[in-house]
Amino acid sequence: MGTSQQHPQQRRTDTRRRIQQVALELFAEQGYEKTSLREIAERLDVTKAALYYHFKTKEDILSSVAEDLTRPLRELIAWAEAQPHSLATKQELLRRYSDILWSTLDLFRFIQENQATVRELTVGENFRQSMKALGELLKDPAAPIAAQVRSVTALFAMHAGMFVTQNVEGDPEEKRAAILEVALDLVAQAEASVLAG
Amino acid sequence: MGTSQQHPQQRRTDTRRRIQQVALELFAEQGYEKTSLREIAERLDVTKAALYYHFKTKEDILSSVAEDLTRPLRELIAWAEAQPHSLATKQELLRRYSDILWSTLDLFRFIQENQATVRELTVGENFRQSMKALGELLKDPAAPIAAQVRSVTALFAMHAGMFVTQNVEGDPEEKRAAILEVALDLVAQAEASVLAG
Amino acid sequence: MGTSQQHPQQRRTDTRRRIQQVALELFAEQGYEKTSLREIAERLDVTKAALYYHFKTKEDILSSVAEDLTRPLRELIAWAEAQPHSLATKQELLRRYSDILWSTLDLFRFIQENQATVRELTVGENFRQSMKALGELLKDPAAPIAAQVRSVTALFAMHAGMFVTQNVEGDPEEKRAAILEVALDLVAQAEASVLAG
Amino acid sequence: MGTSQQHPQQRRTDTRRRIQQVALELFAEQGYEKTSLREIAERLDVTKAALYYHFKTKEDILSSVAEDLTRPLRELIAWAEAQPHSLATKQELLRRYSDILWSTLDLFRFIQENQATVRELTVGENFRQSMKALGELLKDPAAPIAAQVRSVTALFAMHAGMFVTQNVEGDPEEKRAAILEVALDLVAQAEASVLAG
DNA sequence: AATGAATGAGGATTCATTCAT
DNA sequence: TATGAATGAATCCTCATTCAT
Repeated sequence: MGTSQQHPQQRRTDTRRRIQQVALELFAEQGYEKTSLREIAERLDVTKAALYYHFKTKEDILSSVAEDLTRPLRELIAWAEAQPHSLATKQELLRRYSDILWSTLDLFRFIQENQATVRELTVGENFRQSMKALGELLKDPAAPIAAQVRSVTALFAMHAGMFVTQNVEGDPEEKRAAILEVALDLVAQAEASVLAG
Repeated sequence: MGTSQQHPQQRRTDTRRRIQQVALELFAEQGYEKTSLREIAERLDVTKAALYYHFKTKEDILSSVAEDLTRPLRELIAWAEAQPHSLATKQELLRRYSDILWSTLDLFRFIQENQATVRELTVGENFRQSMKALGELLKDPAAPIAAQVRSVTALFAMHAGMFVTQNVEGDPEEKRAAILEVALDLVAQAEASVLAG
Repeated sequence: MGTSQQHPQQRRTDTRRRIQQVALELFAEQGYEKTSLREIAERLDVTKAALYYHFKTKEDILSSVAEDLTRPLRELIAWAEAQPHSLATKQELLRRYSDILWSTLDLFRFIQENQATVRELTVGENFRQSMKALGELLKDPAAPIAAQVRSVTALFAMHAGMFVTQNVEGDPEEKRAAILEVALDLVAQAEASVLAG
Repeated sequence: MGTSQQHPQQRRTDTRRRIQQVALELFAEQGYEKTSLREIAERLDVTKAALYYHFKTKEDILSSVAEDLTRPLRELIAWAEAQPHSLATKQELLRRYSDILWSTLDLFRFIQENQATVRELTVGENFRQSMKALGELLKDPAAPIAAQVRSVTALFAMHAGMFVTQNVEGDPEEKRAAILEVALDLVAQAEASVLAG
């Protein structure tokens, strides 16, 4: 909302879209600070000023990308908030989150690896809020701490999983399934410990 | 090797140490790129040139801090590599790692949040290698993928735990214990699934 | 001559006129250099390119405004040059100049406050020439220097008066009258000193 | 106060002073906005970065110059405020102000011709305050408006005089004396009208 | 053990202007 | 009568680094 300027019907060019694409690539590859607008412009064979025609600031480029790409995540959260807070919901939430994560890998990797930078950007604040919302949907505030940690860990297991399982051999899809399984297990265990406790 | 110049008799001033301290604080607070040498120097009430008397480059400041602070981690890895690869060892490894993590929080938080930046610095390479070594000590390459993921997740649960459980209410020590418990559980389950499989 | 392009039938839109108005407002408020074409365009809810349809350059916008608004001044000078160089003429000149000044305040304030900028623009050159002409109409080149200064001061007292009497309490019209009175007095004294000398 | 950084004893170079000099020259010649730091640096045969070693911002260069050069003016105001508000004081004030004006011509001309720019700079605010103070010292708030205008005009006659008498032939010193005479006369007349009224 | 002075490279951003449509 | 898209040149400013003293 209110981020990038609106160009209702983009006549003639798709430069705007291309900027977003290239920017995200470079941000993810090299980090936000180490990527200069000059670099983005050169890669697209336009001038720096052209970037400023389409976006107000460097941050605005990032914001617009993030806004577009996190729409599914925001929808997922909205959906989950409307469901009963059952184990089934939580597990479905994780399944869907897994899909989103793997289809928006670049952005999430970028945010993960640039936390210090992103922290005081709109993007960072939004991301933190999403994570908080997801956390709240997964855990039960009345549960014992170990159970809560287990729930939250389910979430971050998936993040860590994305990047770290590079060392683990095997077919990517299989790995993704394994990660999801571990996450599903963690929420199940959390729930069990609550019922038992 | 790879550290910074040696000052045979580093009696007299502790400026070197103070630089390291302040630098780490600022790096952790604001990120590596966003922290300028000017800022560090001002905070210490010395000139930038003084920093260059003690360290060859900005990166060298970071390297020296990391080298000093990761010694316990390197020792832990060396220790574990000399032990039998039993479940007991793995669990002891996690316990000790937990101690290290919590006593060197600033540095680890810094590395975590500045991955993109740190990636092509010595510090990053070293860190990646430590993580790889820890991963290898925890998992069994012959185990099913889900088991391997579980092991690696144990590791990253601890990292994530450090930062994320801020949303979870409760006494820090209790939370830390809970995180450790979840991690220990994960390796235990990994082992169990191998035996069962 | 030297203005901007002629639009034979300037019916239909008054965009041209609106541009001039808004431009003058902004130039007067913020200064010429600090007012960008983007700003003018935004204020009018048109694109920058639209400005270029109506005017050749930024300077041309200013020139056209000045040309239009200084017509009465040019006419005044022409009138005075055709009169006998009597004290009565001089005083009538000041009276009429006072009227012009107060009815074109924005433009004169703008020129006054942007002299450095305007100096090498057509506008500046024209203004300087008008002032010179007025000066010559008021003073007697054969008079003693103090008399000449007095005459010229009459002129600038009116300018200064416009802006500076803000600190002086009182009804604007009354102040304007007071300023004019001082100016009239100054030329009278100049004339007297010549006769006496 | 608090403007430019303090370099207690400038060892070795007088670059700082040279920057101030050249900057003022260029600002006065071309205007503040039209003078770029590149230009100043080139004129001094140093890099732009060198300017930033000595001054925090472009504005800071100007501020420091103004601060240094307006010291006599501030002292004059302080002096006058401690005197009885007699005609003699007012006239002495004008005499001394005349001296200051002519010995700091560049700065005052600069401020005069760059009012729009300078308005929202510290320099402008300070200048406006000085003028207000001088005005208050010269005029009597209880006097009729025409008298007050006369007093204030005395002040601005001197300013205008500086620049405008270029058209008037004659020896500069003689012109300056003439201007001062007119100004002194104006305050005398103001005083007289009060006594008479 | 440290400083004062300076540099070179590069950063993001803004501007007046152009032109095909 | 306008606009969308773009450019080239310039802006202020910051940074890590160097070096004579």
